[in-house]
Amino acid sequence: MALPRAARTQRRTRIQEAKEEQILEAALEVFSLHGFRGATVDQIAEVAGMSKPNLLYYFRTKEAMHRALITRVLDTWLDPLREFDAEGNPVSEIRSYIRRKLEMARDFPRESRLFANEILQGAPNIEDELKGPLKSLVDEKAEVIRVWAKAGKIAKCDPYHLIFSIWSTTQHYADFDVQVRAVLGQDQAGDGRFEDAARFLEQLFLTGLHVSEQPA
Amino acid sequence: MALPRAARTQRRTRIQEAKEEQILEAALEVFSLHGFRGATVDQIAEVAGMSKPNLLYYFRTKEAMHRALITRVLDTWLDPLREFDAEGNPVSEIRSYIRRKLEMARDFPRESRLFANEILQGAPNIEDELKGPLKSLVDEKAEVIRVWAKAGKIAKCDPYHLIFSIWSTTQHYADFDVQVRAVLGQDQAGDGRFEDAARFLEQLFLTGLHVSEQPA
DNA sequence: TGATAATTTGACCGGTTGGTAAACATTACA
DNA sequence: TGTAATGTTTACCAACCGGTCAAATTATCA
Repeated sequence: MALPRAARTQRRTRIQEAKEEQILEAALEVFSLHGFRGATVDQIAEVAGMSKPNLLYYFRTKEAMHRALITRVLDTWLDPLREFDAEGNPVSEIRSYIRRKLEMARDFPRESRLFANEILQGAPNIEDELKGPLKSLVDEKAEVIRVWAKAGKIAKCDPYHLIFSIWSTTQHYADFDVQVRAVLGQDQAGDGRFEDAARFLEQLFLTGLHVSEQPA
Repeated sequence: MALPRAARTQRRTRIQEAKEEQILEAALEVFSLHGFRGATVDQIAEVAGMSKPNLLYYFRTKEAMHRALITRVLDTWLDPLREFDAEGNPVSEIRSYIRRKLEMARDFPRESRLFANEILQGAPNIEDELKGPLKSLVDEKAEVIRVWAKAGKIAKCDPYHLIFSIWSTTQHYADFDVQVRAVLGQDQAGDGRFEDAARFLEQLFLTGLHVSEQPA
């Protein structure tokens, strides 16, 4: 009799580690494309290259898989905001935050879509994480921005909506990729649109906040 | 023997009109929340307050329902962009475009989520509409913006990414509503966040484009 | 009114879904 | 090496899915 995942008290086999990785990678692929309800366990098993019962040996339910995936991804997803430094120069902090978020949209579009799907469908499984850790982190960084504005280092503005607008504009290039490609046409083969977007967003936000040429 | 929807050559009964309306309203509710694959016909039937076979009498397949809904909504969804006037004053045109888009996010969040779901999942059913009518309209308006920039009426910028950024920032308040509420906290009962967002976005875009105080 | 067409329903169907049972295979380790 | 724990597979199930069918009900109108 096997007690797979729940009984993992301390030690994890090499096999466990490898297979769980393999499964979460496949789950990311499928969930990010079809959402929770639209994804099927068979599909994930096929992408992961294993049988369905074998997959369910490591994650006992589809929901457990989804939970594990979301919590892991959420953590790395917030890294760019964590790096936002109160001691830094507002210009370079905001600029590099935008750049990092845009790079994530380019390099990890599936992670972005996974969240988008979850939030879009009412975030039934991560409401607590949103109201807890996420809100705390945003509150902290919003305060930094507020102080910068108060000190005249950037224009007075609502820091929360500033953060929202950076999130939405950058993630747009991952979540709405199909639309972006359709509108721009497929002339440009590579990632040219990301460089154009970076230039545009930098101009928009830095000029929009009166911080284009402020010294450190 | 009845030939329901396909045979509607010219006349439509009052009943037909009412029931189809009732169904599309319910379909909007369900599709916008769960996406195409996640939605079930039974669910839509229940929300519409009728039996499943009765619903399928008016729309023969789930896909037909979805198609009808998407094409109808897409049309009204692009209205704000259509109103964008080449002859108008750039300041007021951009300002009122942002305001209209934000009002739609506030008043028709389900329509916004319907599209977001569709695009997010690769737009399998509306790729043609994106590459055709949508692209044409955007091309036309982008040209207007380009001319404005060339004439020095607004800052030089990539018009396509400008449009993308207006779309993403405004629709964010519909598509990611749960997240926005979670971060802001539920202190504010009403639509205060929309007014704050309007103020912020106006400042961001108009200042960011050097058009804050330009006369007509 | 009566007959014809339009609408609605309950019963049902084949395929897919998430998940299970138990036999079989492999690994870890004393 | 032996054996117990871990890992894998085949066969399967009940619930749910989109959709059909024929019978029953209701609206239309000569």
